[in-house]
Amino acid sequence: MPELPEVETICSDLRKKIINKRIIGIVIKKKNLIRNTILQFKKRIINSKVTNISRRGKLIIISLSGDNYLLIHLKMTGQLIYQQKGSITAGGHSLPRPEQGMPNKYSHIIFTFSDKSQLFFNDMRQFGYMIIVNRDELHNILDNSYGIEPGLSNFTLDNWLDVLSNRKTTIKALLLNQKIIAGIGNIYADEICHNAGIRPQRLVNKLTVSEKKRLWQSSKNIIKRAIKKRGTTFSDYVDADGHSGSFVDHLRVFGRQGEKCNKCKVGIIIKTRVAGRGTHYCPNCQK
DNA sequence: CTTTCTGTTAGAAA
DNA sequence: ATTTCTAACAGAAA
Repeated sequence: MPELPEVETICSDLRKKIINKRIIGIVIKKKNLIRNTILQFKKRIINSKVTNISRRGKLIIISLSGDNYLLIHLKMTGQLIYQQKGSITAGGHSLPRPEQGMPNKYSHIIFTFSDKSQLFFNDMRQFGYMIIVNRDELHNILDNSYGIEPGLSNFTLDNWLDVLSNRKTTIKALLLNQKIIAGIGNIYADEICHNAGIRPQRLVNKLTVSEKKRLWQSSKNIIKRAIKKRGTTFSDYVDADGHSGSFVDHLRVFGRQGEKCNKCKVGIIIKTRVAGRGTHYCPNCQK
C-alpha cells in the first residue's frame, strides 16, 4: 500500500533518525526478500555508515558510505519501523496497537546501529525486497523504471501533456504506470480522477486539453495534501514510528462505494474494475 | 470448508 | 512498441 506520500513520510522520518549512524548488525530471517547473495549483502552493509535517505517513486534509497546504495521496496504490506534501544514502538501488521513491539512475526530483516537502535523491515505478504547496488546500477534502475515525479518542479503542464500524447490506454492505467509517472498507486489514482472529475476508464487520447490540465492540477494537489497528512493508512501502512497516516479521513472515493459523493452530494460512489484493479468513482460528477 | 479479493510490480503474453 | 494479464504471498472476507 505505501505510495508516494507514505514512502516520502517514511524517508523524512528516517532521515532524522539514522543519518550518520553505523550499521553494526543484520539479522535476515527471510532470505528470499534479499536480491543479492546473502554474503554480498551482509559484507557490503556491515560497518557502513548511512549518509543519505531519498526515494524515487515508491523506491526507498538509503545511501551508505562507499559506493553502496540500499534500495528498499515495500510493495503492498512492507513496513520500515525504527526503534530506540529498549523503547516500545507501536506498529505491526494491522492497525498499530500500542502493546505491539518489535520484532513481530513479520519482522523479516533487522538492522542494528552502533547506538543499539534498530530498523525493522516487516512484510506480511513478502512481496517487498531489498537490494544493494553501486552508483551505476542505481542510475540504470532510476532511469529505466521511473517516470516524472508529480511533486517536483519539472512536473509542468507542458511535460504532462507530452507524457500523455499518443497514449491509447485508460487514464487509470496511465496513472499507475511507474515508468510514465512515478509514485501513484491505486488509492491516489482514484482520488486524482475524482478530484479532476474524470472517469478512470476514459481513454487518454480522447481527453480534452482542459481535462488533461485538471488531471495535472489534481495530481499535484492530492499528492501534496496527502504528504502533509503523512499518508493514508488503509490497512497496513505505518510510518517509521509505527503511527498511522491521517489522509484516510480525506479520501473521497477509495473504499467509499455505496456512499453519497462528498463533492456533488448527488451521486453514489460505485466500485468497478479498471486496468485490472478495484476502481472507485462517482458516476454523477465524474464524466 | 472453498473461493475470491487485496494497497505492487516484474515479466510473460497478447 | 504498448498494453494486459498473472504470479509471487498471506490473510481477511464472502
